[in-house]
Amino acid sequence: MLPRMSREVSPPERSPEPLDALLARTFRMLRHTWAQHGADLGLAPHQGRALRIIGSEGPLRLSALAERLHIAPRSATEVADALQERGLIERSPDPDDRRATLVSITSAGRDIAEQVATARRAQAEVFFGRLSAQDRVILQRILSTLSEPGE
Amino acid sequence: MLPRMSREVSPPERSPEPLDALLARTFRMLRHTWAQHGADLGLAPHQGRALRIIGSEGPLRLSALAERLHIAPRSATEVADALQERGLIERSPDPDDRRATLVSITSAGRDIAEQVATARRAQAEVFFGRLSAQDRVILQRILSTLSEPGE
DNA sequence: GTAAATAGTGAGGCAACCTCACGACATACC
DNA sequence: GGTATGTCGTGAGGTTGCCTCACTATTTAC
Repeated sequence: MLPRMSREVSPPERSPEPLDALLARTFRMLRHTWAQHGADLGLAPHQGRALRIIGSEGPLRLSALAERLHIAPRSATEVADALQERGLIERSPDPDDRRATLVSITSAGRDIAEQVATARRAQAEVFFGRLSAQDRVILQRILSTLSEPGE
Repeated sequence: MLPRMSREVSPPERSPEPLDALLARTFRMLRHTWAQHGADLGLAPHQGRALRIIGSEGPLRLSALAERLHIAPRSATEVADALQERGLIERSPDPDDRRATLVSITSAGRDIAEQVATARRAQAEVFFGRLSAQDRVILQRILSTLSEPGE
């Protein structure tokens, strides 16, 4: 008997894909490569993000890190624990407030962060390289408009 | 050298945000509204996605659902459990293969899916409404190029 | 007719988040 | 001063969304 379930669901190519779905799909393709870069170096996505923040925004408090990562302070402790265990960041007491702890990047951490950033830039070059230079400028302008905090 | 000196006097030109970061930031803003729509109706993001797939791609096997969601078959069981418990989908035996189970959307499920879709369309209208009609066409073209599976 | 593959799921595990409670410290108020 | 109240990081323990492995029921291949 003929199985009536379709083997392959063909995407409806008649009507154009809505912009929001298209944006989502494009971003997922890009993010997939990011995860790959992180995984190559043994970093979970949020760890990579945390390392980047700590590296670029200097020593900062755990609470500040939590805020930048949009997670609860308690969860920032865990992210820092993982990074510290790998020797990528270090904790030090905040001289201005002895309750607080500052996290800062180590040289090993900066090295890893640099590798991730380099891989990412290279990948972005490939990814957006399919566009003409003019299209890249246009895309930059349009996305800037969209991501503005306007009402 | 120095072929043109037109733009020499400009405000401290901060380096423009890289395209990949900009794309990520834009998408996150959009996704945030999606999560809101889902949460308003008591749906986790992946539940909304599953419901949309089940609703649009007709009754399908759990294994097929897992494939569409990019999760393990075992995990699709859980997603289906949650949706079924809310009465949004239902399981039925596959007449062609008595090992298999088909999941299909209920009328309650379709109702919810419709609400989510409507809210999402409205939100997309607002979100992309800040662009001119021409820019929207251009964005559509550029994103289509980027998300093409081409190498 | 038996062997191997496949569909869904119970059992159990893991990772990344959460809330709540606590000790150490800072700040405000009298 | 002293005391009340707030804040910082974290231990304890829970939730969620995913995973692998093992198992039964069934289909498919030889």
